[in-house]
Amino acid sequence: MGEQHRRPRPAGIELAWHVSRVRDTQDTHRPGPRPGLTLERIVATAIDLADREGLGAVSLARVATALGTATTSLYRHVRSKDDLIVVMRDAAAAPPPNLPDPDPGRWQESLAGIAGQIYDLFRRHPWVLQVPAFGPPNTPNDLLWGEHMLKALSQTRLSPHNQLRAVTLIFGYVREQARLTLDPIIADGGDAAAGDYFRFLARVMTPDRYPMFCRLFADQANTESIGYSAEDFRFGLNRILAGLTELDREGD
Amino acid sequence: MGEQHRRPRPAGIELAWHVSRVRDTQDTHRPGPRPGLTLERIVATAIDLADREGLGAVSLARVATALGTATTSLYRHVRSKDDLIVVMRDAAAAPPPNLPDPDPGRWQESLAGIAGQIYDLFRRHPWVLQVPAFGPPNTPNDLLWGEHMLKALSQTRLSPHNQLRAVTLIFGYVREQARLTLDPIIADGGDAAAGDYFRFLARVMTPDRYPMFCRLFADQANTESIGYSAEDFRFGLNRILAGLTELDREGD
DNA sequence: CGATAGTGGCGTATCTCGTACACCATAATG
DNA sequence: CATTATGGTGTACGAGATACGCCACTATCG
Repeated sequence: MGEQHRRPRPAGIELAWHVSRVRDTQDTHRPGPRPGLTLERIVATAIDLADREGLGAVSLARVATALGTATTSLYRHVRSKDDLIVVMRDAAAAPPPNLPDPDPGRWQESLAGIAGQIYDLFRRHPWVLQVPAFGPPNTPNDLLWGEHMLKALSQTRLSPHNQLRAVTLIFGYVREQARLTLDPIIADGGDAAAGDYFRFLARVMTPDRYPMFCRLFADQANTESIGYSAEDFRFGLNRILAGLTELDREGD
Repeated sequence: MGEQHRRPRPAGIELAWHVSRVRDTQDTHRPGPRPGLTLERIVATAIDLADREGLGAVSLARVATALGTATTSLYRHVRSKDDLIVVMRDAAAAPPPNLPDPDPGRWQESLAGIAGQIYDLFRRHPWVLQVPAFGPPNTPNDLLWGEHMLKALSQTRLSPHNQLRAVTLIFGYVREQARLTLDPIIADGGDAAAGDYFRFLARVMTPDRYPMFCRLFADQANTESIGYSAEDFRFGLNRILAGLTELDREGD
């Protein structure tokens, strides 16, 4: 089971990079029967399952059933379930084929646009946020997004090191915002959840321990959800971009 | 198993808030044998296990063994494993008993200090980052940190709504930074992992698809890891604080 | 003081999963 | 045609979550 612990090397990363494919899908066929299964079919089926029922629904048994094959057949194409998850995650992060190059001189807008597109990916594949993953982005498509952000940032006066830092900063912001927002989608799709959330909190948060929160809640219609609107998304992003702009002015 | 999907209400939240305790630990004992197990003992044991071997090592069986009881005994105190995880997560987020009130007039420093303390919690309990959780902070201790940040932010001219947004922004930043950083600790503790990471990437990232990255990697000793130092932590935090300061000047 | 009833711990059983292994059919190469 | 690597499959095992029913214990009430 998804044990992310004490692995010698990020599992499945090589597979995602097509470095150590169990069996490379080439036109020249070596001896043996023609493969009916392909890594691509497996991944597509698994992603479809995850999209509709969440990561918890992705078991090798269910994927195999959906493919009409035996469970253990999958192991001919994937070393372990964790491997599969890594490849799924990367596939779900695929950027649209024709990403326009960032608009020169308007790097903030470019970054904001990229951030929005990444967010949309998370919305389409919320289960990606359920994958316990650590460390910086390390799969091809994730890094393609990073590449794009670097293109925009190259128009600033930030140092290379700071450009890298800015990339991870924005990446992380989008991910966190998605984690915050995609709860209702995951749960049962509806803003009802947000309302419930505040109703529940208002009931259990007592003024003696949470004076600031209680004041906020009572003050006005702050009981509206937080983080669930486009303006909320813009707020944090704009703070970050403003901070980066300040650094750009100083030239570092 | 950790199915975070399609629950009617965040599992175990009530337990963390002591709202619907399976059995409330009161001094007045109702009929029945004296409880040898308590929720506190269970949670402490489970956290200890998770601290040492990661979230994947936390099974009801192992927790029970560590407690010297039968597996199913735990169900008298916890409705499900997911419930237990929620309570564990909250317990691991407990702030130190005597959090000093934020220094008036220096809200940026106060926020930075709080961010650092939250980060330390993640460092002590990296498994918290392995818990698939969505939505805004919703357990007592998480919100206690929020309360503290609100205290600092009340010294700004930000609108209440924006103060809430700022809290989630900082919270998310720390979490993401921890997710980024705590990889080596999770893996096998050592900066070796970071070096491996860049070595691997430098090998698979070709200049045709990743020109910016390749230029950065070749340029200088940028091959140093990213995100793993105190300065890296400070970078993103300072960008966010700068962005908030700008908003404070404008008074919104 | 003894009956009652709610309660906590436990043994057993079931269902789902990830995965190792051995078997067999297949097809490209010599 | 023989060889041999290869892909799909059936079986098996161990771990894990958890429902269920039993029993022993104790606070209260008659």
